[in-house]
Amino acid sequence: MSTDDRILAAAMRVFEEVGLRAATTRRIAEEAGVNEVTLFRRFGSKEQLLTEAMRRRQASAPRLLPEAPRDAEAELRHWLCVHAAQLAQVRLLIRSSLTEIDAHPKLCARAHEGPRRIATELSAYLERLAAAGLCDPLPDPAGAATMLMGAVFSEVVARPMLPDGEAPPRPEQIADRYLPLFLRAIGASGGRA
Amino acid sequence: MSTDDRILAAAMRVFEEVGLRAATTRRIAEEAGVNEVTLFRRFGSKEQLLTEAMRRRQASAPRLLPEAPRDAEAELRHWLCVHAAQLAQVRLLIRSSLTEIDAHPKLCARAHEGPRRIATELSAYLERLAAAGLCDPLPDPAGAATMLMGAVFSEVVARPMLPDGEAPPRPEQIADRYLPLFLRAIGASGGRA
DNA sequence: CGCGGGTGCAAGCGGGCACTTGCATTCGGC
DNA sequence: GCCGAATGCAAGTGCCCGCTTGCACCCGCG
Repeated sequence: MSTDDRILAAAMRVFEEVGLRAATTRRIAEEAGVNEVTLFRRFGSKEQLLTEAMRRRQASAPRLLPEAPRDAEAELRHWLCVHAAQLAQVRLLIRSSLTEIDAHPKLCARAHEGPRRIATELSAYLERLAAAGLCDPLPDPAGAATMLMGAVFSEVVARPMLPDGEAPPRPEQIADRYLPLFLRAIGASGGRA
Repeated sequence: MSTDDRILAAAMRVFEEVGLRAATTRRIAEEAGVNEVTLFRRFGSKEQLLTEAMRRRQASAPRLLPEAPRDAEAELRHWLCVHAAQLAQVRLLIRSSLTEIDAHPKLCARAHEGPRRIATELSAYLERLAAAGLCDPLPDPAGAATMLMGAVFSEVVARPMLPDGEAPPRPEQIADRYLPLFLRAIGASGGRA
């Protein structure tokens, strides 16, 4: 593992753990087992380092929703679980990327690419669902996508703002909680409550 | 208007505008037309000052949802509009209170009280709605409440993470977008899409 | 062998921040 | 008119941060 690789991996790790601002160059260097100066010699600045680290991370992103929908409930459940788990891993990164937009616009824009792409994919999937007759026609698929993502987002990222405090829910709990509601909202529900 | 009042008002204004960290004591003092030293002489520390400012703010909080539900759509629409507008006003405060939890736990806890209380009230209202037969029975009213709040939250606070960027939507747009979906989710919908 | 690139190390710079200190000024109540 | 409380003002302290500098070292390659 090259020096650069170790630095980038450590940067991403620390970044996820504590957010943008608290991810100091000293701490990243320590985590990478490298002198702080080396960071700047190889990446120029903290911003460039983190940008590069995020670029690498986002290179690998799997497709979760099938091109031809068959079982809305099962497919959305899988999507919810994976997405919730991923989001939980980067929640501090997401939080800080919302506060530091002015200070690091490009970096935060990159941080938002992931969620944006996920929302777009979900929206497209919902359109396919409606086209296939697996749910009611959706006048605003993007709105429906936002509502489902918003639920996950609230549970994971905005947890401390919700009643019953801090306990981070498991992905399956999130699916159990919001999938029935969502399926009824888009008219893809099997039964009634 | 006393010196303390001017300072507290300025603190709240700046706090809302730029968030916790960027609300420096220098800036608050300038905004209040007061010397920076006066802040510390009267409130001891930045944290105490902001805590007191938030305490005053949250003292006045109106009830939005009626005790005896009559028209779910109209009542929830009103709630959505008011709540979305309020949340938009404090979005930077909310954002930073999610990042700075470790640095200022008490202060952030206080910042979260508002949204928490709102979620609890909404949840209770939904239970009343179900009890009155105005919607289907809700096995998890708190979950439904979170989903609706999550939608507003996403639109207002997490806007940069959504597709189609930064444009802050008007409260009525948010209501138009999510109310039909939500009403169908809880089985309170009048018509079909 | 010598050279040069990559790295470590110690120190420091400049800036921003919360917060302090010492002193001058104003102003209202006795 | 005088005292004391509230405030202004200038300067400074200590901390942390991103980032720089100068110098030593190690190591592979010609």
